[in-house]
Amino acid sequence: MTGTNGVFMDDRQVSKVGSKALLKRMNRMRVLNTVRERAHIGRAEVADITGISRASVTYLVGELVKDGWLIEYDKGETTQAGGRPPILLQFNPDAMYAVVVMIGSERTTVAVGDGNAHMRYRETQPSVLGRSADEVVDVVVDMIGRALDTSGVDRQRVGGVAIGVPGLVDAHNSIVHYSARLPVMRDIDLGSMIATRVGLPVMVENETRLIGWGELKFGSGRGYSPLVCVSVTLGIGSCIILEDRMLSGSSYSAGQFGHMTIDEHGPLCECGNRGCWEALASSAAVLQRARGLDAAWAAEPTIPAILDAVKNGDRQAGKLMHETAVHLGIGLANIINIVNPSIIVLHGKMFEAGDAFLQTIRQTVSSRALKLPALNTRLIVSELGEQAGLAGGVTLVMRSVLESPLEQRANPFYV
Amino acid sequence: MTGTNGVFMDDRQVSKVGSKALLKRMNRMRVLNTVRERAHIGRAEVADITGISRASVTYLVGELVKDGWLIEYDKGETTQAGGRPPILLQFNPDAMYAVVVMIGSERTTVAVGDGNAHMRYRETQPSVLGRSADEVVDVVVDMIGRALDTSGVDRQRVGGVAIGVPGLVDAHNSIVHYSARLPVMRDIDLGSMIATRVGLPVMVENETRLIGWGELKFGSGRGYSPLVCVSVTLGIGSCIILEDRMLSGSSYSAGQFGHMTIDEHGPLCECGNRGCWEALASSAAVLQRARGLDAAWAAEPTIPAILDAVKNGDRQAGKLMHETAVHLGIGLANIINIVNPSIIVLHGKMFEAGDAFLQTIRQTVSSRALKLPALNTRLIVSELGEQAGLAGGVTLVMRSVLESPLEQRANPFYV
DNA sequence: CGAGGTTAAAACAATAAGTGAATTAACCTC
DNA sequence: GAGGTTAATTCACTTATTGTTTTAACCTCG
Repeated sequence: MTGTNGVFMDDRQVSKVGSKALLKRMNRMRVLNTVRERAHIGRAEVADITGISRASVTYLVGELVKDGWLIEYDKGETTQAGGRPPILLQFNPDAMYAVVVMIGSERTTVAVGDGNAHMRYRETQPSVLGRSADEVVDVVVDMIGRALDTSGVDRQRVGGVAIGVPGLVDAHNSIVHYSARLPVMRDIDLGSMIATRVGLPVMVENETRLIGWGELKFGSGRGYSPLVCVSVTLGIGSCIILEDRMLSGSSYSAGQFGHMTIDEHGPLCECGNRGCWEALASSAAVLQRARGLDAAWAAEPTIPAILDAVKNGDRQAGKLMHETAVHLGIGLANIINIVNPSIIVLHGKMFEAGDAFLQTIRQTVSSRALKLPALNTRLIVSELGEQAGLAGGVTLVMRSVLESPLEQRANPFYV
Repeated sequence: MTGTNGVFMDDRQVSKVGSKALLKRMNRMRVLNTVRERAHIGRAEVADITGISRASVTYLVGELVKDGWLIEYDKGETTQAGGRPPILLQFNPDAMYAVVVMIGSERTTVAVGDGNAHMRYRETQPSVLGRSADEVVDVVVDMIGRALDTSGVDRQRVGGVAIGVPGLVDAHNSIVHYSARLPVMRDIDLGSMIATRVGLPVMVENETRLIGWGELKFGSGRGYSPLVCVSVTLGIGSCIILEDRMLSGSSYSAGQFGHMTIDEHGPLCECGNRGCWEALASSAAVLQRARGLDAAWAAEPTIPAILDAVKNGDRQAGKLMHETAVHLGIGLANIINIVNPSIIVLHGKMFEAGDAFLQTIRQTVSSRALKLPALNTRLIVSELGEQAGLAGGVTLVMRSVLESPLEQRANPFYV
């Protein structure tokens, strides 16, 4: 369509011809993001940080204030040796709201969040597993409607809907191509199906990628690049974000380390291959192996039950989790060697297994990864937890509103 | 220095503030590259392809012609139903020359190439292995001097020197941080050392990354993105290029798949880890294993000797190469799963082992990689061979000349 | 308390890149 | 050679950025 393959989520911008509109969008975003990241900041400092001239910053900030994205929240606090105090700027979280839907294999969640990813509303329903695609759409549309009606936010200010789905998603066209967990989602144009019924722009993205966005913009990965986010649940999902761009690949599966072989002779994986990371270190793998053990918690094992057993000093459980930590470490070492990220954010219940578990992971990483990249990679556990995906949805919606061509968008805020 | 980590080789551009100069550089490059890629093209078609207006294209092409980058090589050949024929444009390979140096562990090569990466001069010397850093600089400076003197190209038209080194290179600052093959190269500011003595801009880059650039711009990978280039020699080098940007990582080691674990219980690697791809599938690994065999060619094995043995039906050699192909395939499958590239270019003598060898690789890949990304990935053997690195050097020099701010550069061509 | 200093923000005029519309150039066919 | 067609150029216009100047708002010190 555009000629070059869509590799980044936002390659429209980069590969588009350089027009004055593009220039302005770039600088506008730059100013807005600078204020968002370092709040309590005046125009002059924004100019210094961004490198944009003071005159342009004044102009752009003026527009952003007029449109409601920024607020001049305080006049005060002079700097240094006297001089006029800056007019302090702040991102206005109420400029825009986003509806975020997470269609998981364990539950369905809909939330409404403001620009700071604070959720004003939330509803959780059982998983849609087993339903048809149309039924899934019905459920989601229903939940979105209820969210819009009862959350109390001004519908005019809702910038759009972001939907997270486990599986292969063409985020450009909002199409779900394939999902191992939700098999009915096969080449489904989820975006259009929902957009026509809720009357809002709809974006669809892979679940783990939403989590990655959340961690990058609101979580412990704030500002790092390249960022790798690894989410361990039944499978292992992951993504790579580079300078605010999601690495997408030629068919939407870049950054997925789950099916990386780390043991060529290892156990068979769902995908047909042997020794995938996911077959050795996911929750599913742990549960699978637990079932083969002889213990009370092993009859119908759950991750929390196993973690409990570890806490109570159960030898078998301890060994199981130790081995899992080693396998996680091997995969993480690979990520470090291959991607050389500045941060890896670890996501999922399993990382609440305690210090010993993390210790084993870290030891494995530092013994198996190359020294230099290992030293340069922060390995941290998500603080956002379940919130990450929702926050990521807010990010997507906000970007889409901000980056859509100015002309095309009747400015909905403070007109 | 720039605030954000240098992730792409050319992030100056992307992260820099949007100025009119940037805009012009972008469009200029776009026009130039369009003409380079689809030669025999008129201004109107360039405008259609790039999306830039006809007026701007006229202006930009005019400037590029004036500066000597493009030539109006023919007036003829009208299109369709009459009408003025376009003035056909062509990239002018003589607009700029580049000196390219490859400091390998087996030899040192210096070449002078034109804008089409045709080499006008070449000299090869034995490897600098064992020499001190200063001696290496002496050798290189000497060779560059001879190249400039005897190649016959106008020194005014030499845009710079590109140097390829096996190892960890900070291409931004032209510093070689570490090299397993040339251990004296440790935190050496090779760029400055050579630049001051030859009086030309000098760029330093990792050997495999130069090969990748060559394949992308002049080889079989032309225009593909994302492109992965894998070079199998004693070790395994590799790189990832995305939309004309080299993936660099937070400490210059992104895209290196050599030390990716594919067998956690595998043999010990030089790096201290177990089962690295490089420890299982590189030439060194093959030679190592060959030495353990009982055959005439196994006493002092070389890759050509082993390949010969295979051709002559030697069972042991056949098995050895088959297993190597499988290991190569496993690593390539990982690359496909992780990066989801649209092409992987295979580089190195080993890929001349014949159809059976490649067949085994392909079979392994298609049985072990995920179906969709595997279908979307072309797996091809380099046509450029030894030339690739040299061509890549030309690319780097040309980019640096074209992308340097217009004001700063006294235009050396056709003034 | 007011003059002089300092910094921030706004206003203004200048610059320059991209673009649409109009014009000119170069070819075709009938 | 008239009318049609497409390419390239020219020109007037728009607009984003910028350097400079001006105004605003604070400080300190005598």
